[in-house]
Amino acid sequence: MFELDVRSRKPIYEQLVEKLKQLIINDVLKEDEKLPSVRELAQQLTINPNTIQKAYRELESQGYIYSLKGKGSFVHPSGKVNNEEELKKVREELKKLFAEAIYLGVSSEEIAALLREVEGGQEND
Amino acid sequence: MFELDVRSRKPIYEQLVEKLKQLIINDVLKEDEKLPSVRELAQQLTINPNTIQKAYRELESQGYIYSLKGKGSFVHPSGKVNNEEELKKVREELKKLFAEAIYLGVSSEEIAALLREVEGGQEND
DNA sequence: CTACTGTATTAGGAGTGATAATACAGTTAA
DNA sequence: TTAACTGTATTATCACTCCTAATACAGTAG
Repeated sequence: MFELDVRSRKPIYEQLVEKLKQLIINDVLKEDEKLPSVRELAQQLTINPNTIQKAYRELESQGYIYSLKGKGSFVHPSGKVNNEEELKKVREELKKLFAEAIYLGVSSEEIAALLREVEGGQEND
Repeated sequence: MFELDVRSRKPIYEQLVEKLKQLIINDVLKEDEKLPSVRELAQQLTINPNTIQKAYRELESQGYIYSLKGKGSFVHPSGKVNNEEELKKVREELKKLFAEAIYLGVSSEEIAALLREVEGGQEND
């Protein structure tokens, strides 16, 4: 499915969250698609099931997946997330990153171009 | 100068880096202005000098300040940073955050509006 | 019932964050 | 030169987090 950098300074569960987020956002994992079970993914990646669970719990709290006891974990449909707390965080992050980028010399035109680039590759309902 | 949240899950030195970055970006700390010395700031904030140094080292590696042995640490002039590694990181972060925001339901129009908002409050050379 | 799912808890080892105490090196002013 | 600043480096110690390991419980499906 993907690789993890065990010797990285970043925690494994955070790397997992990021990678799965990318797969969900880029529609590799479709709406309501079943994710690998905690134990199955743990075996595939040769890491502990608890670490997987921690990543899934984080993804659920951020609104990217939902979990049903006894059934599995599934991709949360885009747009129907409605996680006001996460939205607030993302807006704050955007503003902070904009100020940072501009300070470092990235023009607002280039930033807008990056946005259009990402926008093109998305297509949401 | 500012406050830190010791009982936060975020490391103190990272909080320091963020706060100082904000002060520099928002021009509260002017170009080439001298920052408090490692020991002085440590005393003011009641934290260990080594923690301050770690934050300063990080800020220097990111291009926000420069340090001169025996003299002090100073604000690196905006635009003259020229830290290609940091620029690359920031561009990657922007793209990742754009995809994330759009997935969560933030329209690209709103993102562009946030950019203009930040852009207005900056004014760089 | 059996074999899957998610979820929770406890325990232990490894690594990081923060503190403390020094030490060394370069600058500046008396 | 000396004294008092600066940044920088090292070592040791403690607490906390990350990760693993081993269970256990609860809900679902055949």
